[in-house]
Amino acid sequence: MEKDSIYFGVKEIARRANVSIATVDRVIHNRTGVSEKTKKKINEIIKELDYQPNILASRLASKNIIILAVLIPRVSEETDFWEAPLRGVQRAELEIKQYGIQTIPFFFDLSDKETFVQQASLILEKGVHGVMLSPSFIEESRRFTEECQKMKLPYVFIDSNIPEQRSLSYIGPHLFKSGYVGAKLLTYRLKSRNKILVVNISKEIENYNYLQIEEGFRSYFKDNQMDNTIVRIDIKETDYLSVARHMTSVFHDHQDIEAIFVTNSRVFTVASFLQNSKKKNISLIGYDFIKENLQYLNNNVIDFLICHKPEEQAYRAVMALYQKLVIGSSVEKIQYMPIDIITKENHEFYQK
Amino acid sequence: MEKDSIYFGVKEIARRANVSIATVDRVIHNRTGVSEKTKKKINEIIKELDYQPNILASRLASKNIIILAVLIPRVSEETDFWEAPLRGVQRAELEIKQYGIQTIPFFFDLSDKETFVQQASLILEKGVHGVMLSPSFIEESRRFTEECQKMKLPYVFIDSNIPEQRSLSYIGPHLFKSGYVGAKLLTYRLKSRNKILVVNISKEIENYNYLQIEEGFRSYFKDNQMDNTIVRIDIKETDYLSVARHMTSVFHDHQDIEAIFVTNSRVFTVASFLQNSKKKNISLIGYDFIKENLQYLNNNVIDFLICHKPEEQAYRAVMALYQKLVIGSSVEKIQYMPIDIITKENHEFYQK
DNA sequence: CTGAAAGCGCTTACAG
DNA sequence: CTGAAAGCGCTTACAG
Repeated sequence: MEKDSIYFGVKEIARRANVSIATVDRVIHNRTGVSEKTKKKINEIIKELDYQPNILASRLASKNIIILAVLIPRVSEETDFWEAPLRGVQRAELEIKQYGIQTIPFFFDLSDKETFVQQASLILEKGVHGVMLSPSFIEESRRFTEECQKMKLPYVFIDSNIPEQRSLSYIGPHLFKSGYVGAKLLTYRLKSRNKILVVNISKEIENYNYLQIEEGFRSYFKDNQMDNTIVRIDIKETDYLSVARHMTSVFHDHQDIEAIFVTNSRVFTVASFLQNSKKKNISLIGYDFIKENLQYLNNNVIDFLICHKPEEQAYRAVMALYQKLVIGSSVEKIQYMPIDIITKENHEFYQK
Repeated sequence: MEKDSIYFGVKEIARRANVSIATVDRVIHNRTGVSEKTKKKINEIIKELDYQPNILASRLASKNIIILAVLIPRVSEETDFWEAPLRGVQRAELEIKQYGIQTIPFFFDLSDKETFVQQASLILEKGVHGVMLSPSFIEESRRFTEECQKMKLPYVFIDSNIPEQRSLSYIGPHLFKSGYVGAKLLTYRLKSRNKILVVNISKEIENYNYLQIEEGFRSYFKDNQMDNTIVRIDIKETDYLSVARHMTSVFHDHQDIEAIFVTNSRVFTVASFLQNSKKKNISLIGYDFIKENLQYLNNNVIDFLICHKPEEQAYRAVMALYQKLVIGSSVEKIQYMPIDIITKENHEFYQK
């Protein structure tokens, strides 16, 4: 710590450069109104002393409040998945609000693109300093982040990525590898060469996240020279009855399905179907630590859940924006989350 | 944030109490030299205003440096496990050194109790403000923490616990449940009712951590009505040759061992034995994300590693002491770490 | 037992 | 383009 030890602050820099500390401050923050000559001199001294600004003092003195927008899906009756990121945001805010950071949540409806567009434009009107978003709707997200770029707003993606965009960071899973892990777990105790079913339950047909997961899943079989037949269905209604109808039909066509992989958190509907139709000895793996899934994990219908720490994703996203906006330090462009394996036996200790 | 908004600080409290801010400060920090009457009055106003001290300002103004001692095993040639906690300490220190926190590491030798005792008394001489330790030697740790109590030093255990002590917190695994998870993974694809081997490799005979793990391991079999014979060996030399000798003898006595569970990070020596002796189709599970284990995970000799985020444990331990000493807030007495499951497929994303 | 004043390292108007 | 001064919310000697 500075304190007693020899610490060089703005005062010392000012003394050595023969200027006032106000001028030093201007240079440190790249403000206008300093001659090239003194600017150069000061920067040299800063480098020489390896000056580290005292963030405490900086934030204490500054009146400047930084506002971060958070654009995520509203928690629906269908799933409480998005509760976790919201908690992550709140945890981050609690930690850094002393530094003058505030967050404002904006919620959209996952079954209505228009709400995403509306909330996004609200954010732009509001005049925030940074944005964290889940790019659930690809085209709409692309358009929104283009606006952010024009306004020089840094933005961070969580949960899924749009790689071609100039985001400050992506914080979320490596979907391909996540599917790969799913395949490992599913096949780990496979006894036969029977069929395997991949189930995709989503209203968003074009959502390519699930495709990446599936690609990873299939790659595992290829890499390990396993030639199981992989059956695949898309279910575009997310309610139980639709899922049950599709599942019944699949089981009718394919008697010898031994294992099922569901590419998202809706695995509980498939679990429910298996339980209701008294199908036993079918391995089932899916995604996300949500309470709907937990009961089926506990009664052994779901074997494993894969999870990517949604709360932590949001926490880190807020911290990344804080790093960038307050500290001015650089941020890792891609932060892959761990691919966590949750079972009946370890879930009580899981930290989302 | 305070800033523009209506924020009540020491100044406002002082104004309302008709005293100076110095007196308010004395009350806030429970310093002596304030009459009961004014003390009471000030405390009432503090409560009424729900006063939250500004930590930034507090630490900036204070000259008081807080020193935390870290007592952990030295990294040996045998295992780099303790590198991770050290990194966790450094990460925490980097984050809070602006607040005037410093850490000092003290290393002991896992194969020499005396070094633990020496380092522990060095800490007491040094006059630190808090201690984080791995209580690797139970009796010695007990004696040391009793001294800490006398000196009113808060201390936090990581990695393993001594439950009867008055620690500020324990941050580490639930060992029983961890063994339970190990059994789940080991039996998940068990084909037969063949024998299962539990291997204990440690110089510390009386270390009861391994006993807790083993107890959890065995409970899984009981809870699931599995009657596999569980063979158990203790190996008290940790070098490869000793392990190989014991393993050879066990395999001689028990031909039909199908799966092996090693209760700590030395699973790599067993893996090495299996590989060298060309034994295939034996499931192997052990502990900890260390580089010695990683190669055997990658070439499929080790099926799963269980891990408890050693870096995070240390990070949190330092933060817990910081919370207690600087913020004055309370700390959770037991913080169980997640029981992470590491495979060949997900280890690249693991965050220790 | 209590208060006035200086200071922590920085930022922010304001004046020139 | 530059500087003197006030101030952020708290702590710390020092004086009484």
